[in-house]
Amino acid sequence: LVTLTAMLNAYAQNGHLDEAKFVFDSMKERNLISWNVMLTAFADSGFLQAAKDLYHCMPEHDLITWTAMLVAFASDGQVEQAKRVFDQMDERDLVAWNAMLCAYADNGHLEECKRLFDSMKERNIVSWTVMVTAYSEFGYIRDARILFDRMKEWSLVTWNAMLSAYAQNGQVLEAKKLFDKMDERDAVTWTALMVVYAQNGHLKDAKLLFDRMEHWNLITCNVLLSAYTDSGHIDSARELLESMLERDVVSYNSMLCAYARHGHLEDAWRILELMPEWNLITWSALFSAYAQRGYLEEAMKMLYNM
RNA sequence: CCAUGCAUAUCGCAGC
Repeated sequence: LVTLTAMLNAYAQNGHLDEAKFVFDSMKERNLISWNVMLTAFADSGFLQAAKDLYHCMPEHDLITWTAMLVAFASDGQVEQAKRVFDQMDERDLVAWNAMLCAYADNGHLEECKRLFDSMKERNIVSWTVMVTAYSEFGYIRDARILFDRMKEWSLVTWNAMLSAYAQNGQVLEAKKLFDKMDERDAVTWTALMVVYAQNGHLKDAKLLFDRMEHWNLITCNVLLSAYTDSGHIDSARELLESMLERDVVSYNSMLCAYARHGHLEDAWRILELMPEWNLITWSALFSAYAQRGYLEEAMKMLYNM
């Protein structure tokens, strides 16, 4: 049972929902954990209704079930529902409180978020980090920093969150200063710094950083890729894309968008045909490129074919 | 010491 559940979870984590479902359905016995894993898998893939259905089929619920549902509602934008789940829970631990904090923060309810945070009798690093992120996402970088400085202990995620706050606000110097103070760094750290360089016209520095980095992954490459496309270095972008070990829809979208913007519509289509999957961004990138160049008919034809 | 729930990085358009 433990092994199967672990497998189920592995599938779920990697986005293989169908396989996860298959494993779940073929399990002869299940415990609360297996049910919870399946519920989370549905929720993470955006199938809120499936998650709700499963919830009602489950023989029992626990704190984890409730929290998972809370998060599912929140990521669907249903804060009210999330709050209802929260209120109806028999017991709440810190994770549940933090999840509710996030629910408010991610859905634009900064006031509620602050109120909840202030009412918490117990807080941990995650609670504080959620608040740092919340403030920064509403543009209150100073307040985010004040909170950051008031913390008694920090995790790498906390540091990264503060760094991203500066990055998202284009505060290159502050970002670099914070980066230099960090004694532990991971791929997120490096990528965040690269973003601030790339988005403020320091392409050279971004590339330099990329070459000096200690951790890379797909996202890192995507950041450099869009640094190239944003600055019009299409050839460098293409070279990078071709040399990448793995690519995802984001990588292709950046490239496609660059081609489309520069009027290389055939190249854009070539990318489109290369892509294993498309999303909304893919189509709107193509569509707006057509529309902005006055090819309304082409654009409309595309809409039909989607 | 790890089978399940909470925080951090990347792509388009429009809005604020």
